Amino acid sequence: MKKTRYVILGLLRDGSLTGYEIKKCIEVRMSFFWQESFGQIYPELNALLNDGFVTETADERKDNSRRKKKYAITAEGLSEFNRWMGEKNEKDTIRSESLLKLFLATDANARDIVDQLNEMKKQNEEKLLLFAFYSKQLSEYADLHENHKYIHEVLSLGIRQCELYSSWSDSLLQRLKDGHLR
Amino acid sequence: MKKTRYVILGLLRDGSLTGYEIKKCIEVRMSFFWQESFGQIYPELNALLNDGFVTETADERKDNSRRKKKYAITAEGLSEFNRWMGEKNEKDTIRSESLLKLFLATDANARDIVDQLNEMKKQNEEKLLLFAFYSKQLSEYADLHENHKYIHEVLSLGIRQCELYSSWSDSLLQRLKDGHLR
DNA sequence: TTCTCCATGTAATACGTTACATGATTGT
DNA sequence: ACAATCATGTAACGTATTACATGGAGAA
Repeated sequence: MKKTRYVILGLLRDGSLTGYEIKKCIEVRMSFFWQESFGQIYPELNALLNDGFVTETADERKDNSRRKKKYAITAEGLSEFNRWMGEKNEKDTIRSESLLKLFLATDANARDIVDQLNEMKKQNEEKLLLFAFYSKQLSEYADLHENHKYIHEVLSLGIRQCELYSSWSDSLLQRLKDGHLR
Repeated sequence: MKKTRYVILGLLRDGSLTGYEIKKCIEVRMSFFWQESFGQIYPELNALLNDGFVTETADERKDNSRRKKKYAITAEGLSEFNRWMGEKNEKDTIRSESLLKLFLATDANARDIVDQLNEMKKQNEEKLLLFAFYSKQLSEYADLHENHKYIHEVLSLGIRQCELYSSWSDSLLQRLKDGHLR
C-alpha cells in the first residue's frame, strides 16, 4: 500500500509546506530510508485535499499562472496520521546493486570489484558529511525537536550504518590490495 | 533499469537451475539486499532464452504438462554478465516504514513507538538466526565458495547491520522504559 | 541575458507484487 | 488421503520514476 500520504501528513504537523518543500524535506532529511518523487507528491496532495485531510492556501497574485500553494493539516488529517502510526508495517526492503555485484563476483571480476568498493566508500563518506550537516542544523532548532526526540536517534542510526558500510568497504579494499583475502 | 537478468545470469554461472530454484536462492541468500518475484523471473528467463544468453533443457517426460526446465548460461550470457559488472550502479534504495514512523513520531505516539521498536528488534534477531544458518551451510561447500570470496564478506556486513539495528532498537527501548531519553 | 533554483502539474512508461490457474512429487 | 512443497506461467493491478510542459524569481 502507498505510504505517500502519511509522510506528507507527518511533515505538515510542524507547519504548512508547499509540495516542493515537502519533496526537498524528504530528500534532505529522509533519503537514507525513504524517497518520494514529484509525480507522487502533487497528485497525493490533491487526494488529501479531497479527503479533507489537508487545506490549501494558494498564493493568488496574478491570476491564471501556477503559484505557490501552502498545505496545512486538518484535525481529520492528524487523526488519520495517528491511526497509521498504530498500523502494522510492511517489510523493509533494500535494493543495493553494489552488494548484489559483490555477492555475485568471482576472481574474474576482481578489477570491477575494486571500483565498486571505492565508489561505495566514497558515497558513504559523502552521506556522512550530509548527516553531520543536518545534525548540526537540527541542534540549532532545539525547540522544534523537543517534540521529535526520535529524529536524533534515527539520525544516529543512519550515521552508524554509513560508518559500518564505509569501514567495511575500506577494510575489504585493504585486504584485496595486500592480497590476503582469506 | 531492470536488473533481474543479471541476478539470474550471475546465479547460473555456478550451474544450471530452474526458475523455482533461482527464486529460492535469491530469497534465502540475498533477501537482505535484493528481491525478485516469480512474476519477474519466469518472463525474464524467456527473454534471456530469446536473446541467446541462456539455454533451456526441459524435462520432457509426459507431453503437454508443464515440467521442470533447467536453464544454463551461454558464452554470450557470461560476457553480458561481465559487461554489467563494469557498469555504473544505480543508487541504493532503502524503504523502511519502521524508520519512517520513528522519524515522524512525537510524544503523542509513544505507545506505538514501543511496539514498533519491539517488532524491529524481533525481526532483526530472526534475520540473524537465518544468517547464522546460511553461514554454516556455506562453510560446508568450501569448494564452491573458493570462487566466491566476497559472499562471506557481504554476509558478514549483513550480520553486522542486523546487529546494529537490533542493538539500536534495544537501547532505545531501554532508555524509553527508564524514562531518560534526553 | 542566461543560468539555476523555485514551483506545479500530467502523461507515458517501467517496474514489481499479488492473485490466480494448473499440476507433479514427496513425506506423514 | 492429505498437506506441503516443488514447479511454471499469466493477467491484473498498483506503485514509482522519468520526461515533459510551463513559468517566476534571483543571481552572476
